[in-house]
Amino acid sequence: MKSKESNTTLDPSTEEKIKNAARVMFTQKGYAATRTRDIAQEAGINLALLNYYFRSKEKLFDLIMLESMQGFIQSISGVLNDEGTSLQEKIRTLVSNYIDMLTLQPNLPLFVLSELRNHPHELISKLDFKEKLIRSHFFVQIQQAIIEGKIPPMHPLHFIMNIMGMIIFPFVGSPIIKNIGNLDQSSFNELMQQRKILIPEWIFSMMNLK
Amino acid sequence: MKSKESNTTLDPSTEEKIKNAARVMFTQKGYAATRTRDIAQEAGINLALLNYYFRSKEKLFDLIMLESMQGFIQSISGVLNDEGTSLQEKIRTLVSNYIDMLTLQPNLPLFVLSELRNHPHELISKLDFKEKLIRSHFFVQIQQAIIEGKIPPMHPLHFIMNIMGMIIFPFVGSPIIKNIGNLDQSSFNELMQQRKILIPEWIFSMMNLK
DNA sequence: GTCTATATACGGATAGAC
DNA sequence: GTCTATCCGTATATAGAC
Repeated sequence: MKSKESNTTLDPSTEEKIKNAARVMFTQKGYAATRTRDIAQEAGINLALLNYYFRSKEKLFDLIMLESMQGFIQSISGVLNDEGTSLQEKIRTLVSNYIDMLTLQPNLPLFVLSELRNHPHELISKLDFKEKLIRSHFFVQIQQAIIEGKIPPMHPLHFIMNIMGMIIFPFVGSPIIKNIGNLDQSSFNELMQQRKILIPEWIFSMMNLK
Repeated sequence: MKSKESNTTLDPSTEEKIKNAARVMFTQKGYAATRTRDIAQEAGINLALLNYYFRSKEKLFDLIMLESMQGFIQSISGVLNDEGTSLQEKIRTLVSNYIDMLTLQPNLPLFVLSELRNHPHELISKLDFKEKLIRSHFFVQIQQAIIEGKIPPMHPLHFIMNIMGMIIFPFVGSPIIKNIGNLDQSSFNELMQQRKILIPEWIFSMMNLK
């Protein structure tokens, strides 16, 4: 008899197939516009199975959302809390990892941000992203740099917003960007790769750091 | 008999009431999650009237979307094409106007970007935003500055992405930002006001301009 | 133009056979 | 576990009275 955990790569379990299909559809079209029938078809299974495994569309969605955000938080918290790296190194690593991740999952941020608008409270408080960020070594380093006069004195949120904005926006607005620049997918990705180097430089220059 | 055009301010026509309600609902919850009944209720009229005036939910949506984007493009094209202002002045004005607009309509960008993902082609090509931007005096000034060596040589899109990212992202991600910074609406708006000054400075510093 | 009542379609969820 | 068939609520849209 084959164990439930053995076939992680070769033949995904039905449950995994549904979750993968759901992730694709939800991130592409959002919760309301996604039909459970579409998910079932994409997964190559029957509609009834979806409810058999996950009870309801909403429960399935909540699970996908939770896993997406947990994965994201986990992927950056290591960088943020590495006490052996400078602020500059952290920013470089963060930008690079982030861009690589978004290149693989370009629809993720728009999905998260859209759904967050409609279900604002639950997930944000459940994941407690705020505490994780504020208590991070990264955040402490920013505040310390301000105190020591190495960085212009201003609300640390401005730096967070700038970094996130410069990284995320091109992906969120990719239809517009591609249109303006006459870019196909590969030249768009090339531009994003350039930004791994450029964004940290810009951040440092606006911080008066080097 | 009262003319159709006379009551623009005092008592909006039924058609206007429906459009206003639709704009609010669509931008808040997106196309798929918005119910025509909600729009009718918000407008204080009956559901049947919505179809009487606009035939269908989709036609109403297309109209709202078109008008929103036209309004946006018109509001910035004046600034972009003012031949009497320097690149720096244009950036300052652009940032300031944009932040004021988004403070009044904070849900607009997420709405536009979300719906653009699902109906990518039609509107983008219809509005021809690309041509309007590329042929603008603003764009020419950027390219000229690069040629003259005043700005580091790189794809002009990077500047567009940075400006837009720094302006738009905080609004798109406002639930996260507010949560991280423990901000209520008014302190969030205050931060945005600060950015009217800060963003142009950052842009100039990354351009090596002054 | 505006309403009430209703036709019609669609989507989420379940019953029940295998 | 997986399928087919179906129930049932809800949402869009229309018919028809006023």
